[in-house]
Amino acid sequence: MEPAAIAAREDPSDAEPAYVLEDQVGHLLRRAHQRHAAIFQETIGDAQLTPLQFAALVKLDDLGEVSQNELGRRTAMDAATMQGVIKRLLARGLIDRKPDPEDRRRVVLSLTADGRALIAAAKPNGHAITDETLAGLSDAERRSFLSLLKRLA
Amino acid sequence: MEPAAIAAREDPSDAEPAYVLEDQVGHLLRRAHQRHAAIFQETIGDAQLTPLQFAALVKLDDLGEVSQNELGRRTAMDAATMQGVIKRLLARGLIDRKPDPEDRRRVVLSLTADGRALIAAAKPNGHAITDETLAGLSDAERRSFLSLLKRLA
DNA sequence: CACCCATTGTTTGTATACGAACGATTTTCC
DNA sequence: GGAAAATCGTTCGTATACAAACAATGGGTG
Repeated sequence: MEPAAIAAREDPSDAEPAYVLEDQVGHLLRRAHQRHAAIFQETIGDAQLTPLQFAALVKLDDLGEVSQNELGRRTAMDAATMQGVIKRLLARGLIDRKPDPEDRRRVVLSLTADGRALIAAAKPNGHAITDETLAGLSDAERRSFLSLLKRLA
Repeated sequence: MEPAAIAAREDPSDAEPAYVLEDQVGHLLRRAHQRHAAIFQETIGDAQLTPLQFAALVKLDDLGEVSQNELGRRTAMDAATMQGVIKRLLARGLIDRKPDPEDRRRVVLSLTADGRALIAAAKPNGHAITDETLAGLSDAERRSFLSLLKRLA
């Protein structure tokens, strides 16, 4: 079965293990994230709404009023990224912005009526996106995958 | 155990299920990808080298000579993104570019000696990055996670 | 041969992503 | 109470990401 003299030259166990791009977590995470973004875009129901904008609105709906940096922490965006997201949500009239009377460095963010309406309409689509992203997996596999993924994140 | 009359008002099974951002695949994929990018940056050993640039170099090393679009397909980058990656690798002298004599639309890409040297030095770090990204998981969990992730990507 | 269609690479515009530096403010510590 | 440190929001620069439109070339069919 093993022609050792021949196999030796090709045997990867001799040298450093092969670096196969397609097997690396980083590459797979990136591709899975790409696929999710595509599913999001065609399922969320609002062509302008991006994953980060949706996340910001959802968190704002949960929290009521928060400062910009605090919202960034809750949604895993840094301050510079949050800046752009907030600017676009403001431009669409989905959120409000007012100075914090107790801390003049801060601004307080909250949803407008339009923002609340949009988020209420979009949440079911959010569930559908998660479902479609996990479509290839059984229920047990989904639980297992999400549990492991959570430990990596 | 179950005060049904009280629990009913709060029971999520009555209404639409709650949308908890932290439990959504998309959010978790994004955060895991963020964490991986941070590990990549501090481990790859070349402050200028990004994950996509590394992926392009690795694939170019595997394939020898390829066209730009073909390399994009193999690394899951679209043509516009590949454009920028190639431009920066060219500027650093890590790859070469020449017209394809058989198809005048194409350009043929290949590694320079510098590119080959860098990729050889960086590959061990690539393994370390994958390892560190999966650090929280046992061997069995890693295999299980990668297998499931591959099916999502 | 001529027409249609696909492919290749480029450019533009928008949206993340983050490091770094900045001024303004608040907190902390001595 | 005052200097030092931390926090808040902003801006700049670089690097993905992708849709969309484009010119140039290639392959195919009638």
